[in-house]
Amino acid sequence: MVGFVSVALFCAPFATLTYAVPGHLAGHALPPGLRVLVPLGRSIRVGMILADEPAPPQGVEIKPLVWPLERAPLLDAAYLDMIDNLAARQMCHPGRVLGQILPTGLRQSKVVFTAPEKARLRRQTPRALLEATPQEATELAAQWAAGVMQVSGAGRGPERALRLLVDPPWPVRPGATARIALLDYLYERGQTPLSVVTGYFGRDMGPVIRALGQLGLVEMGACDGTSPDGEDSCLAPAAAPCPPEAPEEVSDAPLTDEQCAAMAHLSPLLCAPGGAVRLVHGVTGSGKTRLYLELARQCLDMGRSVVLLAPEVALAGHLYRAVREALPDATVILSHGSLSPAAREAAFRRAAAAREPVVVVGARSALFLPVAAPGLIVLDEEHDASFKQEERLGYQAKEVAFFRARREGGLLVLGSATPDVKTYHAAARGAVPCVVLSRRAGTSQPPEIEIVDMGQTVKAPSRQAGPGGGKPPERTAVLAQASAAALAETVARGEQAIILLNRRGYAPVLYCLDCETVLSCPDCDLAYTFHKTRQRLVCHYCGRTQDFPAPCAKCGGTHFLPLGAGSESLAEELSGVLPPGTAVARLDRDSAARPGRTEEILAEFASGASRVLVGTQMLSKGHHFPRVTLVIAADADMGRNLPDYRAAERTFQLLVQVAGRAGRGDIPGKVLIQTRNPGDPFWELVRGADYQGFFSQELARREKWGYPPFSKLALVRISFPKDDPAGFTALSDVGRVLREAATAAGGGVRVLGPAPASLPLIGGRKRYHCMIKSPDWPAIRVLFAKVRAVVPRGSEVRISLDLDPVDML
DNA sequence: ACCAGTGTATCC
DNA sequence: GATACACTGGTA
Ligand SMILES: [Zn+2]
Ligand SMILES: [Zn+2]
Repeated sequence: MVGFVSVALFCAPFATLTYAVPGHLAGHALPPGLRVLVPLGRSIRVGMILADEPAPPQGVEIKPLVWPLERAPLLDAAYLDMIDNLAARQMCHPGRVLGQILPTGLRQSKVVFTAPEKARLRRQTPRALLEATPQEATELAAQWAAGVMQVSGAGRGPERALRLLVDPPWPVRPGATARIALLDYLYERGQTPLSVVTGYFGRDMGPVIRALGQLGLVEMGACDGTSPDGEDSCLAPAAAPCPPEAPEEVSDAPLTDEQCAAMAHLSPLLCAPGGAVRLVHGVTGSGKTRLYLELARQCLDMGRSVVLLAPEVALAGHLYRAVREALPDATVILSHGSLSPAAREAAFRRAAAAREPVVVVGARSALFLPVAAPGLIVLDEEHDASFKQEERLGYQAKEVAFFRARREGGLLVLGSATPDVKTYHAAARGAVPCVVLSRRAGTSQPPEIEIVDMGQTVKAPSRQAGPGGGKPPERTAVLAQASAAALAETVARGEQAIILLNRRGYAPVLYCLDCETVLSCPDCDLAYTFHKTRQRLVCHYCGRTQDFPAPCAKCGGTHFLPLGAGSESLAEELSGVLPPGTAVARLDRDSAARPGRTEEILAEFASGASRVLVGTQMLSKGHHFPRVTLVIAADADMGRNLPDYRAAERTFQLLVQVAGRAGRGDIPGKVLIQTRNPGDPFWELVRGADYQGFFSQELARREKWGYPPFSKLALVRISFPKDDPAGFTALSDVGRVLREAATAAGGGVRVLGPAPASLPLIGGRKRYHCMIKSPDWPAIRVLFAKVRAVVPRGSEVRISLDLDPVDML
């Protein structure tokens, strides 16, 4: 043995383990960033070399690694530092991070080596390499070094299926219930793909299947013909139709004065050693994309790569086309979550192997393409929530991008018309200098925004209802009369309209018709949600509850309205407003269930096949419909008052963004914002797209109530099976331990809750959460580390930490 | 004595 | 995640 390396495993147990370099690989470079096959127990796994290990750990047998999977490292030192950083933030092994961000093909140990032998190619399995004699291994190592020994993925091959070889009665003992169940199942269904079998019985069937195979009762073979499920491989989504064109047309026109000034500020920062961050605060239509492309061109000229990120796949596609057009000679790599595994792997490998600077364009995950030392990273629409990955490995792309820019010496550009309040706060403090584009670049006119008073739309519920009464009115209309009239006119003119709604399916927020505010928690300044079954109002931040019905705590009023009510009957309402036969398209979470379906609906609408599109926020994201001249934000009040401290910020961003997109073209657009409280100064700020005004108002509120950026927020999520008696014990333990730890930590760390989650039951599991407010992140990690220890290992209680939660769900 | 089925500790 | 080993409760 000639030394040791530490290897991070890509699958459980994800640990970083020490392996010896075997003699036959002595002369070969095994640098960090190289993938290797290693033995673990009796199996062979893939991992990544993280470092040379000078002193192996004592007391364990150190095994030699089996074989490298590439000749040159896939990842460089800076990338591995980023992995370490992510692992530290998430308090997990680097291997787990790698297991999440590498394309599947690069994490599989099922590979085949081929090496020439007597004028023929001989296949070598990893196991054969493990068991090779030192002499064979040395010969193969020489072939590997010479490049004549190759490695390839095992190929997915046809899916394997299970087939019966015997007829009943089964030659097994009557007590062997699992075996009998499997045999009966196969008898009934005939040949069945393995994935269907494991899907039906669960993962624990593995040993049973193998035992029956050895007994010769079942056979594992290639699928022939169709599966009895009819579940064939035609499920791949059809190629999505071309989405509507990008809103910001990028021309060759000379830069505006403002754009020139911005370039003068930004271009010296490209490839800045030690990194630099700048906010580009540019109103819609001010030509931010143009700026990005100019910067990208200069960065490539300096010999460094560029990463351009958009919040959504469709937007990344627009950006990709713009880059191809503006920089026709550059190598451009598109990467996002909707690519096939093979395409993702190809993009990853291209980025890793690139010798010339490249441009990477994509959504969030494209940030993890291993391009060497990008000199420019752009996050367009930096305020967008989708830059934070929620599930599995949680990360905030903005933070990761910042890390990369600093570590590898690049400029990070955060672009938005309506920046994240936290980003703008950093800009206002001078921590992130800001470049402003305040004028529209083209000739297009901003749309007209009108605030529509909904106050008269609902007949107020009978005033004689005594205290404690407060029944909601029988029927509420979604559209105010003025909106309905505008809609009818628009359609009559042959133009199109969009009606924006909020997401449904949560417990409602109640609006007091007497004082025109929502019922809210006095400790958190957060809307209560009404839980009908418990007849209570609940604050999802601190868990405070209040009986309901009861008079309004602020004004004593007894007339309430659930926000967002009535949208179920919108279709009916529309049919009363629109001429008979007018086509109305719908876009919501359900209709967008299938990948590609969203784009289909949008393309159909863009083609003019339907006149009115009813949908949620996903509409706002950069889709452009030139024939849409009317946008109605139907329940803006609901968005403004959602139980989330960022509700106002999100609503401001959404509405300003929508307004910027309406009716671009020769026809001026109109945006109608419906509210029951037109006197709220917030709406005037939206109407004027007055970001500064909104920012100072919102910042004051955040400071008063101790929300970010004046504190760090984290959510400890706890879930357990709904009839697990250990669940509630664990829940109260978690709350108690968190509180104790917070008191011990001092320094203003506060714990709220536990409170039930907004979706209190998912998949038979009850869900709760505790919120932590802290002056800094480390204190939160310390608390979480303590509380994680109180949940017994192997229990059904699951606990996770969400830093700066975007969605409380 | 033996085995099927299940639970659980370990893997450099 | 895969595997081996230890344990349980049943059959022969
Ligand atoms: Zn009131
Ligand atoms: Zn509260």
